[in-house]
Amino acid sequence: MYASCAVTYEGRAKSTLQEGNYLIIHKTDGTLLINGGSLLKPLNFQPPGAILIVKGNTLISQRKDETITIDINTIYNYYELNMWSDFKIDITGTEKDMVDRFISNIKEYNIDISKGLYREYRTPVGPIDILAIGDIYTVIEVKRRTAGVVAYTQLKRYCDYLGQVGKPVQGCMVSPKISKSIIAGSFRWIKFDPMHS
Amino acid sequence: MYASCAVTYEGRAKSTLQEGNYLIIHKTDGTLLINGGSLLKPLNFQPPGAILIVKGNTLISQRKDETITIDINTIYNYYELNMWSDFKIDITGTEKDMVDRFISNIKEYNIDISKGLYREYRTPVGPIDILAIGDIYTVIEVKRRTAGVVAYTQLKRYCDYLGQVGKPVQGCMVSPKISKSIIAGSFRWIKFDPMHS
DNA sequence: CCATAGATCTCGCTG
DNA sequence: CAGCGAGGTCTATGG
Repeated sequence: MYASCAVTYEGRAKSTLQEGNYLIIHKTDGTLLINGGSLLKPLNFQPPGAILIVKGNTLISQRKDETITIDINTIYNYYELNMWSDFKIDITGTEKDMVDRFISNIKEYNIDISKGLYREYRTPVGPIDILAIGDIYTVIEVKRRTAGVVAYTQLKRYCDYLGQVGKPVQGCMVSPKISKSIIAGSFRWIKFDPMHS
Repeated sequence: MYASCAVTYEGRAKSTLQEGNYLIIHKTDGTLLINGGSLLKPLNFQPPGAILIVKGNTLISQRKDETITIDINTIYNYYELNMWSDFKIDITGTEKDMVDRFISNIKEYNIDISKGLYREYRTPVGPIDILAIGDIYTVIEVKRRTAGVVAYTQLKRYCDYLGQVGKPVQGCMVSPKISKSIIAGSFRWIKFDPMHS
């Protein structure tokens, strides 16, 4: 539906949107989207599970303690979309794919895996992307984008945990780029692109 | 536009979407959205700045090294939306608002600010939400949601920096909740809700 | 349900 | 432009 309307939201936060022409989308799972004329993100939204109520010129979408109220002035276009598909998109080049490819090429990087190689190795402080065990433990954190301070602290946290448990440990960041601020960190960096090797 | 189509994407990653009925939105800033019948997020998208080209039954959206190709089979609905508004939404209850409110109530929490109170205090390891200086330095990190391990490492990073610079320092987390795993952390936690006090 | 982390994250801000 | 952090993040996954 394309309409001139004003929108208010109250729930986790509170928001108001002045009257204007917006595109309103309501999906069968309750999802509600209010799109403005620019930017990727909707101005306002309701995640799946919301229930839409029509009261005169007002639309109310409710979900748990969250409410969107749309006061409609003029409806320009209205459409019911039938048979709306719900297929899943198939994506390659994700971090998971990077991990796959890095593991299958791991021998190129002189990492000792003589005593084991684990994926998503669970620790109390989170899962390690790749854990290679040999004479020392190599903790490998894979990032599909520039590795910044958050990636570094994540890697460090895993290393610190293994260190506390008494293991000799080395950190290794695998990413296409690395931010300047963490170059001085005490870990090895392997440049690795998310798409073709 | 509502149409039966198949979509491929190649750029930062690569994806394919089988033919189905999807809602395609093109905004004036180049943004392209391909929405399926459920979930909030679009199946495929192109951020602002993309350029749309029509070639017969194919739509091509290009942006830097990223390309979306839409092969259209059947168009069910097509609309040009005129005068699409681009107002900004006004939100309250953000982290920034929490910081405002916490500072104006800070005397309730027995924090020593006798030698200064700073907001967004810049350090080489990132900006500190609130830095209170008295006999000791109190680093305050505000989160509008449950504070988890990432929030904790963020707070710890700021504290460690000030410690390295030789300051006596104490960490303080301000959030509505805190995850069990970090309760044992060496910081003070103040329960504080994002909306009303 | 909680907790963690990825995302083609997006978006805004600061240097 | 890089880098960092918020987001009503959403979404998937594992315990």
